[in-house]
Amino acid sequence: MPKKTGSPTIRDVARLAGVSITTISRVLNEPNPPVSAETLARIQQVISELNFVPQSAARSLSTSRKNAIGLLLPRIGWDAYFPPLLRGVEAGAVEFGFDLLIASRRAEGPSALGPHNTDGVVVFTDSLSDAEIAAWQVRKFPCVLLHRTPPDGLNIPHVQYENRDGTRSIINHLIEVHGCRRIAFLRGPLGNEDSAWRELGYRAALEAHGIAYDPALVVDGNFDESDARLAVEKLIGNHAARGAADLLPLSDGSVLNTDFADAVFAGDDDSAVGVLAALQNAGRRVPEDIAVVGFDDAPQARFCIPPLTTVRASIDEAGKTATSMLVELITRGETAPMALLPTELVIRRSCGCI
Amino acid sequence: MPKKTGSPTIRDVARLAGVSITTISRVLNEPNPPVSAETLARIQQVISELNFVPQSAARSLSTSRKNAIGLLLPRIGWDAYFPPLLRGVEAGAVEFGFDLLIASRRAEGPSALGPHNTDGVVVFTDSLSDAEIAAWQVRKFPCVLLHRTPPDGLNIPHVQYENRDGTRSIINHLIEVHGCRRIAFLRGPLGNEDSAWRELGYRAALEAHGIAYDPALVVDGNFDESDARLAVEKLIGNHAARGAADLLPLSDGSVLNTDFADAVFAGDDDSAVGVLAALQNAGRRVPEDIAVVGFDDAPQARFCIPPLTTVRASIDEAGKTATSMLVELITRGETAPMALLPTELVIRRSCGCI
DNA sequence: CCGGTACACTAAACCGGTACACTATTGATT
DNA sequence: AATCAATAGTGTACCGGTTTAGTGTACCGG
Repeated sequence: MPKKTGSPTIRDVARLAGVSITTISRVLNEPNPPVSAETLARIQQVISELNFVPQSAARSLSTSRKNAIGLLLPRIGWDAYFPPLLRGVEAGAVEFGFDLLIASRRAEGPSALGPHNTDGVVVFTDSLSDAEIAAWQVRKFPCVLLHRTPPDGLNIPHVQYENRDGTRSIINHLIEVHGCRRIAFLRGPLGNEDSAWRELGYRAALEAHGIAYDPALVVDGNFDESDARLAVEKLIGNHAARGAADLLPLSDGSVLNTDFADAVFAGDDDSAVGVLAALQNAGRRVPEDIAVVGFDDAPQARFCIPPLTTVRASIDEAGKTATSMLVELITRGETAPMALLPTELVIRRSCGCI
Repeated sequence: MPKKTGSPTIRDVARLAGVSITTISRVLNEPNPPVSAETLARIQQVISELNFVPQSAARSLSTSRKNAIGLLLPRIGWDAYFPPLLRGVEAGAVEFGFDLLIASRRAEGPSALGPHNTDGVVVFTDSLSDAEIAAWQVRKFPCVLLHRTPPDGLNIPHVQYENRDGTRSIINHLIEVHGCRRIAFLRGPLGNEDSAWRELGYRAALEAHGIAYDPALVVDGNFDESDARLAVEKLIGNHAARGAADLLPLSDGSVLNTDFADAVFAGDDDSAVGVLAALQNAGRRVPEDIAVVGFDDAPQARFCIPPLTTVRASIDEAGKTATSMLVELITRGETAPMALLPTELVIRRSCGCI
C-alpha cells in the first residue's frame, strides 16, 4: 500500500516478497545477487506486479551519483547542426545508462546544469564563460568541451574536428582535380577556432602545391550568408577596379578566365550560399566560370544550385565521442585530453565534378 | 569542510553561518523567511562564498517532486522539425523552473523517462504505445501529448495544429486569388491524423466555393517525396489515358489549360518536393501551368524551385504550449483538455504569387 | 506581575534508496 | 566434534535536504 506518492517503494516490494529491503536492493543492483532462485523469482514477480522503479532521487542521494549527464548549449537550434549533435549525445547517454539533461544557456544566473543535478556535462562551444568553466574545474566537476578549446592553462578534455585536414583535402581537390590556382577564402568570425584551423589548412594546401598565399584573396565571410555575399561583391569590385577583364577571348577561339579567382572556399556552407548568390548575381556561372566549396555539409548543401561540394564532419560522432569521454571522466576519473574527429570530402557539382 | 563529495551541504552553510539547517532551508525556499536582516545577510554571504547549490536529489527525495520534466521523442532529429520543438519545450521548462530531460524511445525496455525521474513528460507523436500511456494514466503520472490524440477513452491533454483551418486557408487562397478550380490533394499516410484533418479542410474549402469534390483528384502521397512523385505521375498518366489534351490553343491565340488539375495541394512539404519534380519532369511549369502548395513550412520550402507556398504552424509555440500545460497539470492537477494551435499562410512563388 | 503572542530560530523525523557489518543455516573437511 | 567456507540472507546508519512541532526570549496590555 503506497503512502504519499502513488509509486511503490523498495519497502513495499520487500514486504510483499517477504524479504528485507537489502535483498531487494541487491537484486536491483548486483549482476548475480546472492539469493536463491525461488526468492529471486518471487522478488521479480512482485517488482513487475507493482511496476516498481527505484526513485532516482533516493538512489542518487545515497550513492552521490546522479546517473545523469548534461548537455549545455548556447542557444538551441539556430543551426541544423543541432539534431545530429543531440542524437549523438543521447545515443551516448543511453549506451552508458545515463539520463540526459538539456539546457540552453541564458545570460542571467548560474547554469541550470551543474554538480547538483548531473554527474558531468558536455559544454557545447561558448555556452559557458572561461570563468565558469574554471570554477567547475576547481570543484573537479567533470566536463568535456565540444567544439571549443579549454581556457588557457586548463587541461579539460575536448573534442573537435580535423578542420585543418578537412580543409586541406578540399583545397587539394580544387587544385589537383580542377586545376584551380587562385582560390579565394572567406574566413569565419575573428577569433573563431574552426576558422583559424581552416585557414591553416588552406595555407598548407597552397604551400604544398607551390602556390603563393595571396592576402588579397582572403576576406572575412563571418560564417554568414549575407556577409559572405558582401565579401564576394567586394572581391569582384576590387578586381574590376584594377581594370581587369574577366574573360579574355583568345585568338584560337578559347577563352582565358582572368576572373578575380577560379575558386572560392567559403569557410562554411552558410557562407557558401551567400557566395553562390553573389556570383550568380554578378553573372558568373558556377562551376563553369568559378568553383565554390563550403565546409560542414549542412542540410541545405544538397539543395543549393548547384549542389555544394563541401566537407562533412560527422556531428553524431562528435556528440557520441564527447559523451563517452565524459562518461569515462566520470567513472574512471580521467580520459583522453582531446579527440580530433576525421572529416570527409563530399563531392557534388559546385566544384565542377559530376 | 566537505565530506565525500566536493560540494558543500546545507549543514556546512548552517555551521558557518552559526544557525540551524532549518533556517538555511527556509532562506532557500521561502519568499520572505522569518529571519532577521543580519542573519539573512550572513547566510547569503556564506552561501555565495561556498557557492552552495542544494542537491536536487536530496530535495526531491524530501519533497517527492523532481523539479524536472521530460520530453519523449520517437527518434531524434530525422526532421528539421525538431530544433524548434526542443527550443519551445526548453523555453517552457526554464520559464517554470523545471529541469529538462530528453530521451528518445528505443524499442526495448521501459521508457527512460517516468515517475522515477520526472514530474511529468511531454510525449511527442508515437513515442509511446497506447498501453504505456494508459499505464501512466492509471498512476496519475502527468503527461501531455504533442501532435497525437489520446488513445480511445482516455482524456489526456494534447496539443495539435489547426490542420483543418490551415488547409482551408491555403485552398481558399488557390481558389480566390488564383482562380483554381481543379485542385488535386495528396493525402498523407492512412490513419495519419494530420492528414485526415487536412482532408477535411480541403473538402470544406471546396464546398464553400461551390466546387464539387472529385475523388479522382485525391490520391495517396504518404507525406513522402518519392511516393508523391509516383502519385503525380499516376495522375498525369490517368489524364492522358482519357485522351485529354493538356494545353488547348484557342482561336484567339490564348491557351486553354485542360491539364489534370490546375493546382496540387501536396499534403506536406516533403511531398511537395516530389510533386515539383514530377511536374517539371512532365514538362509542366510551376506556377505558370499548375500551382503547387504544401504544408509545414519545412526548411527546404524556401529552397524549392520555385519557392514553395505553404502553411506554417509554429513549432516553438507547440512545444511551449505543451510544456505550460504539463506544468499546470503538475502544479494545479489539471489543465485544458487540448490546445489547437493556429496556422499561418506562407505565400511564396509556387502558387503563382510574387 | 501575569498570560498572551509575535519573533527568531531549533530539534528531529522523515523521504527512499545504498552499503557496510553482521547472522543463521548447511555441508564438507579435519 | 570442531572448524571452516559458502550460501542466503538481515539490521541499520547513512546521503542532504524539507517540514512539523516546538522552544526561548522580548514585548505588551491589563
